[in-house]
Amino acid sequence: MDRKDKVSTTVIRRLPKYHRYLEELHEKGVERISSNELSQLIGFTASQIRQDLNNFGGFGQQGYGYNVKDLQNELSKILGLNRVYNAVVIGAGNLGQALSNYKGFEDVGFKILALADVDKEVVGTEIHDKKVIDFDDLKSFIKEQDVHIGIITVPKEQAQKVADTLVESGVKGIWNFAPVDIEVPNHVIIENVRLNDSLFVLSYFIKEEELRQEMERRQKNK
Amino acid sequence: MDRKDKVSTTVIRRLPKYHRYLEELHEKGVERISSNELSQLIGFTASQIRQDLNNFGGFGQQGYGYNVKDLQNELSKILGLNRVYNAVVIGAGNLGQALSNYKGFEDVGFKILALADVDKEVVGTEIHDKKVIDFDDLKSFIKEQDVHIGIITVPKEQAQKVADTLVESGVKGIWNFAPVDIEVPNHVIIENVRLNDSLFVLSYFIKEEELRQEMERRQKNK
DNA sequence: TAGATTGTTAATCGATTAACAATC
DNA sequence: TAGATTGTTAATCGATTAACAATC
Repeated sequence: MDRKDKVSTTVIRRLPKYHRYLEELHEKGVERISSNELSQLIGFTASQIRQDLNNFGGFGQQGYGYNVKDLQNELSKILGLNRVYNAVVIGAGNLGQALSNYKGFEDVGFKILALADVDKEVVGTEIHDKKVIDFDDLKSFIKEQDVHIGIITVPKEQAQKVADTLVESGVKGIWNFAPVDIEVPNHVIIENVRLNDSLFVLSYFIKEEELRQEMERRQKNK
Repeated sequence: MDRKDKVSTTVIRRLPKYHRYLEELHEKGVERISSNELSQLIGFTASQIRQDLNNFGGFGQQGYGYNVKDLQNELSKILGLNRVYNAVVIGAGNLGQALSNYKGFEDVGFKILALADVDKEVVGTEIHDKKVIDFDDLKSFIKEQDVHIGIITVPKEQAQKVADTLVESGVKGIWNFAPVDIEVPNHVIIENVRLNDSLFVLSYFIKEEELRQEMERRQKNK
C-alpha cells in the first residue's frame, strides 16, 4: 500500500468539496489547475490542498499542476464512488419520501431500491415509483437485494431498533437522519445528518451577529 | 461582556450535542451531573466538556457538578433558541416540502411561514397548510412578515440568485441545501447542509472498511 | 471538615501553514 | 535551459488532554 496508515477524518471531510470543484472545472473544460489556482476557487490554502492530496498519492506534476480530469477521477475512486450502492429508506414520512425521490443521489451511484415502514396504510403502495415494503420484511429484502446502505428517517424513538435490524441484515453503512446517537458495531459505518444541530448553529451565529450589530450601534452613539 | 473574544466554531458545533443530551437528562428527571458522568454519556472527555462550557461562563459548582436544568437553559440562550425565528422555504420540491412539514423545527422555535417557487403550477396552492407564494413576491413577503431565515432547496443553478434575493430582502441567515457555495455579505449568516458530501463520506468509510476486511481475510489465509 | 468536582493553567497532540529542494 | 509548481520537511498555530489549586 502506498497509502499512509490512516488519513484523518478532518481531511476526508474535505474531499467531497475537492470532488465537487474539480467536477465543475472539468465540465467547464478546464484541463489543468495548480494548487494555487484551486486555492483561490475553493478557499483552502494551496499548501493544505497539496498536503491533503498527498495523503493519497502524488497526483500532480512539478511545473504543471494537476490534471483536472485525472484528479477528479482519483478522488472518485478514493471516495468509493466508482461503483453503485443499493440503499433502502426506512421511514416513509416526508423526509424519507423526499430523499427517495431525489435524483441527485442516483446520479452519483446511490440507488434507492425501496422504502420501508411499519404503517400498514402505506405498506404496499408506491411512492415515486418506489415500493413501500413492510418493515417486517426489511431483513429479507436487504439480503435478497444486496442492499448496502440503510437510510434512517424514522422518529428518534425508533431509530436504534431500526439500526439493529439493519445491522442484523448485514448492511455496510447507515445514513442516519434521526436526531439520536445510534450504537452499531465497528464494522458498520454510520454517518449522521444532524439537521437540528445545523439549524442551532445557524441560530447561534445569527444571535452573535445581532449582538455584534447592537454593539456597533452603541459604539457609534457614544 | 463576560464572554471571551470569540469562541471557535469547533466548540460551537459541539454545543447542539450538549443541548440534546442535557434535554434528555432533564426529561429523565436527572437534576445534576458531573463533567465525568456527562463524558461517559456524550463521548467527549470531561476535560473538554469543562473547557467548552467555560467559554461561556462558569456554569458548574465545585464539588457538585452542573445543574442539568440550568445548564440546558444556558445552552438554549447561548444557541439563541430562546426566541422564535420566522423562515421561508424557497423551492417547493420534495425536500422543501419535507422540511416545511417537519414538526420538529417548529418545536424548537423555527416557524416556516410559507414556501416560494417559480413554478406557476404550484404557486397559490397549499402544501401541508402552508401557502406556496410566487418567487416574485418573496421580497415583499419577507419584509412584511419579518422573515429571519431563508431555506434554500432549489437546484444548484438557481441557488445563488435565490440567495441574492434573500439578502436584498434582509434575511439574517440562510440555511442552504443546494450543493454549491453561495456568496453572501458578511452580516448574513450561511449554514450549509451538504447531503451529497455526507453521503460521499459514508461511501469513503464503507470502502475503507471493505478494504480492511479484505486485508484481514488475506492475512488469515497466509 | 473531608470529599468531590469545578475552573484554569500547563503540556501534549494534531492540523495548518510556510518554506524550499526536487523535478517536470 | 529557465520557470513553474509540486511533494515534503520544518515551523507555527490551535485544539485537546492532563493536572491541580481553588472552592463548594
